[in-house]
Amino acid sequence: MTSDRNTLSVFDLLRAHIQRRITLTDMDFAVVESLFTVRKLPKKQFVLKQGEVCRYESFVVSGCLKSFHTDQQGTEHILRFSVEDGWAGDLESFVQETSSSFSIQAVEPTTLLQIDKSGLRQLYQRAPNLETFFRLLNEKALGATAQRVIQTVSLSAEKRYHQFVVAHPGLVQRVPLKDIAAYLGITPVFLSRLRRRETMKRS
Amino acid sequence: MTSDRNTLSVFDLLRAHIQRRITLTDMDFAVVESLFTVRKLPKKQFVLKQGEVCRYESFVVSGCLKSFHTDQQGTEHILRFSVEDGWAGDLESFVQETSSSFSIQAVEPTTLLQIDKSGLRQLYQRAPNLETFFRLLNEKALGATAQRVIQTVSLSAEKRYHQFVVAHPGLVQRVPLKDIAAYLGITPVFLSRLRRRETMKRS
DNA sequence: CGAAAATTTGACATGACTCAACTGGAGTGG
DNA sequence: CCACTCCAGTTGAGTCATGTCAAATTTTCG
Repeated sequence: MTSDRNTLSVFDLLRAHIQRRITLTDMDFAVVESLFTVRKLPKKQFVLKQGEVCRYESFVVSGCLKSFHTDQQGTEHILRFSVEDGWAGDLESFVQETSSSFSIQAVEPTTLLQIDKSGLRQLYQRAPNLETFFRLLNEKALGATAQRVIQTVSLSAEKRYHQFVVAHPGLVQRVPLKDIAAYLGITPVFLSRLRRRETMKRS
Repeated sequence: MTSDRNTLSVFDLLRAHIQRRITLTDMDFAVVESLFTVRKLPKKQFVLKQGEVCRYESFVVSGCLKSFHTDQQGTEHILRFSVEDGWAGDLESFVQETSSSFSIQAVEPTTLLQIDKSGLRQLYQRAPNLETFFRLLNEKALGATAQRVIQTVSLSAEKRYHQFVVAHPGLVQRVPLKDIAAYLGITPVFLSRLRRRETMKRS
């Protein structure tokens, strides 16, 4: 039906991803396959716009998304990047159907697997394992965000940048400097200087 | 058995707190009462020490706790304050029984209602409603922490302080200046100056 | 190729930290 | 109750981190 067992499918990554946390029968996974939808986005396309209700939780198969808030002065502040094998979505908005204070946008051409609220409800009924999976996911997200708060208040911009580089291998080459600055909470101008000092030191 | 219907109990606040989010039968609540334990702490006592496993989720009936991380230089960084009608605990450590990177300590004499892991398991079995309640709680916490990240990277120390004052009514009078500084990510010296400028302006 | 955006660089301004000295409670032991 | 100590908080002077503005340069993309 879905994909014969020798075909590489866009779902393979998701399956491996879930199985890293819980055990999954073929039946469970058949349910997953039936409820997630593939979506391809060109660079710069929005998955969610600030002020809208978040309708999907999105698993990133390839590419990169940024989740960010735009303040009154029009400045972007990036909460996180989601790359292959990661997730994006505003859980609070998704669950409570309230308007989101974040936008989500493709930084690169990106392939997603998306599930909506009714899909998720069905998933929990037909494959209760998955509820545990998502609980674990949210707990991990909460822990990661807490760490982020601590690092943000405790480290200098330079150290935050180093942390970012090691915590997100390869991402520095993929996303523009201004986006990394928007993640770190510094100006692009200043990040440019930090990088220069860096390369100066190395010689 | 537990408390006759005219007696004010330490559990009343918890009941009201839960019922603000889900509906609760008397039976459900009897289960809650049987699984939470009252604990009273003097000022400065620890509920959790960094490096230990978090054994309890704690509901604050009265008083105030701080959850903080101490870095290599010995500096405290406060993730959050938990006052009456709030929660404290390191969920990730609690669930996965890993060592916590946070300490939790009483800022004032404090009364807590605590539940441990096996208590929580029983709670979910005997009153499945409560699983929904805790899910909502975690989702809210995730949302709040995300907002905190954005504010921390986007606002100046002065604006963060103002935000703090309005977001935590009355707390400024209850917790020492140095703790508020540790929350905001600035030095106590600098916060003292911010306050002075503030009161100067008002005259 | 040409326009627009991203990045770099310089000069200067401001925010926030450090260090050190001083002040004023809050506890503690006599 | 006093004297003492010990923190927390305040204040001043100097320094370092980071921001702002503007111009020059490079990259991206139609």
